[in-house]
Amino acid sequence: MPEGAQGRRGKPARAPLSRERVIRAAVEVADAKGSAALTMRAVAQPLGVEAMSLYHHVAGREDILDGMVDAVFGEIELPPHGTDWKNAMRARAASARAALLRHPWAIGLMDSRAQPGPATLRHHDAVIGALRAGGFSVPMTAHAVSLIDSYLYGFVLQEVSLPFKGGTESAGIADAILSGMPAGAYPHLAELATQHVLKPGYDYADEFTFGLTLVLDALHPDENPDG
Amino acid sequence: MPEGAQGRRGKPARAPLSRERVIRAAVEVADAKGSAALTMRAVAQPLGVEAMSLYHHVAGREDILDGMVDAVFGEIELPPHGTDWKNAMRARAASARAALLRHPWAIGLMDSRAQPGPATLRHHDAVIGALRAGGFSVPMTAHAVSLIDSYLYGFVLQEVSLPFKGGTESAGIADAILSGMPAGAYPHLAELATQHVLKPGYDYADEFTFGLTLVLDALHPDENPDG
DNA sequence: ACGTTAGCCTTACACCGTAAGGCAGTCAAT
DNA sequence: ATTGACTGCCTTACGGTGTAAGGCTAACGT
Repeated sequence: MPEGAQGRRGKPARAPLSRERVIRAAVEVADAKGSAALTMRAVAQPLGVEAMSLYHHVAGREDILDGMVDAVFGEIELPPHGTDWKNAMRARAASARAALLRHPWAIGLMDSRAQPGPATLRHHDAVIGALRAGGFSVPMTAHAVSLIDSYLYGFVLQEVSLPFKGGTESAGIADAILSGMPAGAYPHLAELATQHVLKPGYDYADEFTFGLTLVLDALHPDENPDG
Repeated sequence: MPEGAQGRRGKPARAPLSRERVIRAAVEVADAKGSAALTMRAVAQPLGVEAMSLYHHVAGREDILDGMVDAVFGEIELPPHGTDWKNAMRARAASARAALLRHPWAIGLMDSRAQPGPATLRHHDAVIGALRAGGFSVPMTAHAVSLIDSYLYGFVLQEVSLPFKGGTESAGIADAILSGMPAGAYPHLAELATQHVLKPGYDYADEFTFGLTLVLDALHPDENPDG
């Protein structure tokens, strides 16, 4: 019996493919081996299938990438009801950042992918709804969404492209970069690095809360709840 | 005489290649045909050269991409001296955004490119220096740089991935997206779109100034200039 | 005159996305 | 029971990719 027998008469008979299964496999491949390794053949292999079989369930590689981005958005928890808009935004931002760090290839895929999927639309709708419920006017909601999302995506974009993950390893790597420079070429950068960033206890991830708090405290609803 | 004669005896003799010329050609190809079309052969062709010749001046494709990102940073004007830090940050952000929109592939290349080039380092050093000169302490400078850059990159990331460029064309496209949805599936999104974003006169680019002003006004130097 | 070197080219290879078509099992209607 | 369409996967093939290996020519130092 070759594998996972289920067929009536000695046939291999694996579980049938589907768009969802293809995309889930693609996400796993990208998580494990990086987005550069995401080839049709690499997606097909763990499914026990040849590359061309994928085309019966997805339109092509680009379609898989679209689906992957939407799958990541689907992992983000919607802003919770039952708290004020600020706490809802904070929870949403934390969940979004966690999802984007779980799948570091996602942020790089977000540009070049113009057509949002259903999970993405659902997500945006919920965020907008939370702000509207918090008393933001329609124009102010547009401002707030743009600002919060810009900060969120931009922070993660920088975070995933850091050569280190924070903690001890950062010292060695950043040290190597700094020491490879002409001495005194970048004095302010060197000051910031040696006197602050490379000190034990500094973790770039902590900057996220600072910036988010500052952004959220600067925003204010502009509609009277009784209006 | 085949082309650009300069050689002593009827030889083609084009101008010799260099890392800089290769990277400049790559930037032009990416600007003209998109980053997906950026192949070694496509870079070589306008230089009148075969693909393998590029390897005498760059380490490979990844090296070209590194160089391209650094070239874009080189186009960003450093924060000017002679004004307060806030105006300096505003000018820098505007110049950075302009450069990133001039080369829309750049923002997508920024992740996955861990090693910063000299122009990038120079740029960051100048930004840090402007904030320090404005009275920011070292830790507060780290906060400010993280916040401002996150907003800047995140905003441009969203801006370049918009399916439209703003203005009239946005209406048609976003309209098509909205009408393709199950009716009432995304009520808040629909409200925001129809009542605000799709109205004539709305331009997403205007959101940039709003968010940047809000961010900059929320930041404050925390060192006494006489300290 | 001669070896060295720089700069470009040719060839070749493994791998990529995907177009075209084949083939075995399943199911509906006859 | 036979047929025919359909589904789901596979095989083959094509043009394009990055790049390893090595060859050829012209200019230069001696």
